[in-house]
Amino acid sequence: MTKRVKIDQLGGEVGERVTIEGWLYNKRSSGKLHFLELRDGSGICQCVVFKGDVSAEIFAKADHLSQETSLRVSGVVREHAKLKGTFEVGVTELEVLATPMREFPISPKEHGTDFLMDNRHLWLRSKRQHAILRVRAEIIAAVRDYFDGNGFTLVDAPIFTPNACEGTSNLFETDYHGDAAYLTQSGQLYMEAAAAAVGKAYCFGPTFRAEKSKTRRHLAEFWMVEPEVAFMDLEGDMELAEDFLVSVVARVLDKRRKELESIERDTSKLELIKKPFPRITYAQAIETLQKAGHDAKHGDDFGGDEETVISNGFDRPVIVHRYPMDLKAFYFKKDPTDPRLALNMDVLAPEGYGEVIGGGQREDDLATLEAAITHHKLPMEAFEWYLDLRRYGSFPHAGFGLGIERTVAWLCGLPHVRETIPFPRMLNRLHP
RNA sequence: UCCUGGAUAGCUCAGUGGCAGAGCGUCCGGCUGUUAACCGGAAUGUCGCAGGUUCGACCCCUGCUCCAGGAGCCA
Repeated sequence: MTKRVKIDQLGGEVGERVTIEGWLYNKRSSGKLHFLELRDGSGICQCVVFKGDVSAEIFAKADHLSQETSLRVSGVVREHAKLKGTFEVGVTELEVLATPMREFPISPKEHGTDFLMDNRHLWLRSKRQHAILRVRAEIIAAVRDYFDGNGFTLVDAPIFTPNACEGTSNLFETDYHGDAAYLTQSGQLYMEAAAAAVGKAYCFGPTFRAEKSKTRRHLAEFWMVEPEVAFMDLEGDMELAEDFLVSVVARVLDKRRKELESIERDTSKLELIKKPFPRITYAQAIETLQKAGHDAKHGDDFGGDEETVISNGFDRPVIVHRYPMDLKAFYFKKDPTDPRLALNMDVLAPEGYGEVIGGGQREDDLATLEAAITHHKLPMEAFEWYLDLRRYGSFPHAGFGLGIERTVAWLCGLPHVRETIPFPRMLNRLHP
C-alpha cells in the first residue's frame, strides 16, 4: 500500500513511492513517453509514463486519456529534470476511475466570456479560476480573523427583512407566508442593535441588489462584511478601516503570493498598501476632478470614472470623507461644524478599482434621526425598533461595509467582478 | 430602460449577392524530456430565430431572442 499524498506535498516525498488521485489537466506525448498533467485541487504535477517502466497495457491506456479523466496513479517522486523545485511522478501504475462521457468543453485555449460563464461549474477547474477561488477564501479568512482577533463578536444579520428602507425597486421581493419580505441589502441597521449588546459587532454574509446595473462592478448577489462599534466616531472609523485593509492585504500577500503571481498580478502594487492612507474631503475630491478636466460640481456623486481619477493620484487606498448629506442615507450623523455634510467616508482602492468600503458615524440623536426619516419620506413605523436604539441609552457609534467581490477584484487585478465569486448572479444570469 | 457592437464547426474567429473557410480541440498515425509540445492525415455546419427582397441570401431589409461593453441606476 503506497502513501496517498496531495500534489502540493510532493516536495517532501522525493524518492518515495506515492499514490495521487486527480483529474487529467493536459497531456503531451512522444513515442515512448507520455506526460500527464494531473490536477488534484492542491496543485498540478506532471506524471511521466515511460514505456520501459510500465506494462504495454498501461502504456497504451495512458495514450488514450482525454482531458478531465479522473485517475489514480502511483510512482516514485523525483525532482523535475529541467525545473528546479518542481516535482514529478515516474508512473508505474495507472488506474482510470472515470472517463469523460463527452469532450470536456473547456480546453486550455482561449474562450469567450459567455461560453465560460455558461460553463462556470467546469470553468472553476482551470488554473486561473482555482487561484482566484483560493485568494477569495484567504481574503474571507483574513477578514474574519481580523475581527475575531480584535475584540469583535460575530452577530449574524437576517437575510429576510420586513420593510423596504427605501423604494422596493432595488430589492428582491419574496413571498413570506403571504407577506412581502425582501432580501437584505445590508445588515448595518441590525449591527447597530448588536453594537449596543456586544460593543464591537460584525456581520458577514450575502446581500442582494435588484437594480438593473450592468457594469464590471455590480452583482445581484454579493458578500459584505459590516463592522459596527459603540463609542467610535468618524475618526475611529477611518482608522479601523485603514488598519483592517492593511491587515487583509498583508495576509493575502503572505499566504497567497503564488496564486497572485500565477494570475500575473503585479504584487509590487500591493506591497505599497501601508498606513497611513491619504484622507481628503469630498470638497477636495471635487476640486481634483475639476483640475483633471471633469465638469464635476459640488453635489454630484461619483461614478466609476470619477473614482478612478480621484484614486489615480495615490498609490494606496484614499479615504474620501464628508459628502453632502443629500447624497447619503438618512442614518448618517451630520457634521456639527457644517450640517450640510455627513460624517461618512468611502475608501477608494487604487488602480481604478473604485469603492471597496463605505461607512461612517451614525446619527445618535432621536429627534434628528426622526427628522431625517421624515425628510427622506420613509415609513416611520418601520423604524421604531431602530429608533429604540436612540431611546434606550443612545451612544455615538460608527461602522462600515466592505464588499468582498470588489476587494477580490482589486487584489487579484481582475477587470470584472464576475470572476471573483464562484457562481455570479448578474442582471441576465442565474445559471448555472 | 437607453446607446453601441455582436451571434458562422465543440471553441476562437475570418468570409463573399453565386460550391461553407482557418486555427485550436476531437479521432487516426509518427517521435524518449514534453511545457497551450511538435509533425502528417481525417471527420465535423439549422451560418441565432421568423418573415421579406432576389433567378439565387450566411451576406441586403424588417421584427424578435440572446450576449458583450457602456450609460442610467447603485444606504
